[in-house]
Amino acid sequence: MSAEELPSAYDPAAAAEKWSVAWAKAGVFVADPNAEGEPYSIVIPPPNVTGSLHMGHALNNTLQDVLIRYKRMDGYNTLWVPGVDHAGIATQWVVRRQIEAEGLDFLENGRDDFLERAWAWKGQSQANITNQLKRLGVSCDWTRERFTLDAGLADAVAEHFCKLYEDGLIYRGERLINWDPKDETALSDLEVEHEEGVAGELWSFAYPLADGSGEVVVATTRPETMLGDTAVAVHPDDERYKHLVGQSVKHPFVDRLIPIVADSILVDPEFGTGCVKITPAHDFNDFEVGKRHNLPMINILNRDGSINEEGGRFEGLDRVDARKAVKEAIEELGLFRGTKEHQMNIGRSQRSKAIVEPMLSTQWFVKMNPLATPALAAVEHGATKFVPKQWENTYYAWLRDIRDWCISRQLWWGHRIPAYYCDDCKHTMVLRTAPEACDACGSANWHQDEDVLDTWFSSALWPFSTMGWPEKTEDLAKYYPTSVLVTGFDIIFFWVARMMFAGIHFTGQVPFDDVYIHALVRDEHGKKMSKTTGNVVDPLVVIDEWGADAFRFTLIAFAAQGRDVLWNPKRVEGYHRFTTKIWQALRYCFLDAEAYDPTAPMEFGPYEHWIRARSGAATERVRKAIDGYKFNEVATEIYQFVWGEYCDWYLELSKTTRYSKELSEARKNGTRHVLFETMGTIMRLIHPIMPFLSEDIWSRLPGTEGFVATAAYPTVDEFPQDQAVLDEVALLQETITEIRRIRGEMELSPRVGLRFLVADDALLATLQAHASALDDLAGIQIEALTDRPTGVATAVVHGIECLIPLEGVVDFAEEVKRLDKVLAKVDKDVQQLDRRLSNPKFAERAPAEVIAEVRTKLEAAKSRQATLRASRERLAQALA
RNA sequence: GGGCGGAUAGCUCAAUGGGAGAGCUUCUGGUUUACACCCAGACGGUUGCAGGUUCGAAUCCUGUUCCGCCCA
Repeated sequence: MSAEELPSAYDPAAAAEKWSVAWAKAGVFVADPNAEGEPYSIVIPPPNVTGSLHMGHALNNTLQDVLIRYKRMDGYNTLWVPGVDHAGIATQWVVRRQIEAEGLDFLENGRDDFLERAWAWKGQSQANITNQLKRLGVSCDWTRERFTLDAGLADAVAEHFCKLYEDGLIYRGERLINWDPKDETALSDLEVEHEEGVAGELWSFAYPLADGSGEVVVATTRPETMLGDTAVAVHPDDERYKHLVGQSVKHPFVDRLIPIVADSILVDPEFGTGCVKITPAHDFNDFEVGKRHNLPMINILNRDGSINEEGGRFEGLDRVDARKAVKEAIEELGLFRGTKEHQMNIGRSQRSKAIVEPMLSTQWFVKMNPLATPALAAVEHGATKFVPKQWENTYYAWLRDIRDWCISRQLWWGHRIPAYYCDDCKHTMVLRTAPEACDACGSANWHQDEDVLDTWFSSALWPFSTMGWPEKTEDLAKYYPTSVLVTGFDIIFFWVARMMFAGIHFTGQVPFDDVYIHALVRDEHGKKMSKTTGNVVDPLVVIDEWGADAFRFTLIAFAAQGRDVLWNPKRVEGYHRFTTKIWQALRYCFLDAEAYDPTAPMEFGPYEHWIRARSGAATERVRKAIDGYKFNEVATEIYQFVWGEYCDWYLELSKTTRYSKELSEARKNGTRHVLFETMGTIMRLIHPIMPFLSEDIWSRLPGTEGFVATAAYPTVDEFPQDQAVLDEVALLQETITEIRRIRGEMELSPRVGLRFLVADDALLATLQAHASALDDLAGIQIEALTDRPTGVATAVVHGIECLIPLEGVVDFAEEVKRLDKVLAKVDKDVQQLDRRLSNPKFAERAPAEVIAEVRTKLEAAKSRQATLRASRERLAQALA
């Protein structure tokens, strides 16, 4: 191909389209458990099927893709399992709204129609999410795509439930749970968000003593709960009330005598009146009191949060109306005893945002302690490592103080609980498949539990259920445990911890070696992106504008460990320019591509040896960074190598060879070769981050075969190291930079040619070897210093004085000013270094190599200082 | 109430206890063909504050202020 055939700019959309199809067609990402290579596997954190891809997903999946593409290129047998989660409550709510929008009653419309609609909607939504992931360029094995409600995964869930039940780790019982009256379901503790400092009131009223001898005054933030009160508690040592313990008060609305009990655990005599109303069925603390004192537990709420028949005349009122009505009724009875402002905490459903009601209810629970213990030990012993390590504390904190997990949900969308109840003898059966008859009484009349399981109950199995468990599959044998889990810190409890204990319990192995925890993507002001704030950035919009390659590079460059990602549109634009830069470099490589002959004689000059050595150094740094999950360093290292070394230096230096009239055709051919070769190295290095650009360029480079996606990731030993040439080019760079600085500061146009007089023979010889580069890049002619001219600018290269005659070019006075500025800096350097070195304790206690380094630096600085001072004095005298 | 994280150049962010860097912005100079989405150069810092450890602290320790998050 020649330069003419190469488009003048990179077209990210066309490349994405072309290479996605080509990869899929070739099956590049399809895993083969029988193929060679050490396994490296990842399961995707399945996005909720309700949602669409947001920035957090984009970051999460780009990180995984970088890892899996790197390992695939590096010869591992890789598998990345994609899929989506059924997201019980969220999805049910979306579909419910659709049904209600048609004017239908959700419950009357029925379970079957709901499920039909939900599945249809799921199909559409999953296709949307999959498409979004593909636009991002991820290399999942789509042939293994899973959904948490798939048949195979349903088997896994049934096995999970039944086995835990058989192991005595699942039980059904009446407990206080968090009830969401809007979604009408139980929630686990984790699904409740606590809101602090909500303005409320502490409202007091009196319970008359049953014997008419007086009253006790109690205070509450939820007056309506008094309908379920079954005791009043006081502190046993409280002199004010001691004599009342054992007596009763009379409930004003329902025909009930309420005992006064003594409880030293709950009651703080200093708080309020020292009397506490006890509602065991609607308060977690009161529930404990109820158990301690064997109190009746009266549930006063219906599923929708309205008052039930236990509320007497208040029956049917919504909880908000009931509160008002109860207050009014108490006031009418003259029992109101005042109110005051009170800051309180309220719990809301994470999903529906409705205020959650603690409620007594019969639900299924997982006994957590026996499962948490080995899950804790696995991380403590390093079987699974968190990166960054500090997140292990979060994991520990939750598992060490864990309560039983309420797993039943009063929903239709989810895995239905595999429990069956005999209608005749009330026997409960927990079975992997539906029973023929009751195994206690033989009756054929039974019904399955109506409820479904918490979504996370199935998500907990994801690392192995996706691979076919409970069957013994080849995938499980090869790819389980997985290599790494990449996820956000917000689901360490919800998901990571649960996968850990499920994995350990069922497979005897931890589900992943590493857990890489990444940050949240926030907007540029550090605010969480949310639809209500209106600061959401749609990944697809960014991809449309700048391309997936630039987008991904931006995410990776921002992904520093332990830090939030603050989205900044300017950075994407910057990395878009980086893709343009690479493309322009490619065009330069192709300028005389027709003259390039890989079979013709080929010789390498110093710049070829140099860029190859630098490629090796870059490779080493990039590999180290990926291996350590230092994603931002991966991006920085590649960027710096490509732009700062390949483009800024090697391409420029290559021109002196390319356009040389003296150098041989073999040298020129060698230069053309290394230009392409290094471009190929860069494509291999950058492929995990910029898959489309790299594949597109790789396909155009002479001598490449197959996909860069399956090419070998660069290794350090590919690149010959040559310290002598590295030192020599470093010297050349130092010289050029010094001259450019002098030109810049003295405002000398690059067009004005200058002489460069070198006193030192060795330095002269070295620089003369690079005479054409120095001419092209710095506009100077190297000469030996014989007679010292009076009007000169002074450059110090490697401690050696070099002179630039200024006669007729610029006013000497300018050079005096410049030297004063430089000297000020050098003087400061000398001072600082001298101070360190002259401290006797430094010489005594610092490591030898540090002392040697400082000494070397001081000597260099002193010599530079002396040279510059002498020059300045000579120049000043000439002027005087 | 308990715990975690952050505070570094105007902005966004880096920096195994060994002279604080990058990108963007700003300023100066530059277009004979890879690239003005560019090139060359410059300016810019009491590393939130106060102590301490150390020959040496952005980095370790203590306290403190502000911001964010998690748990109860």
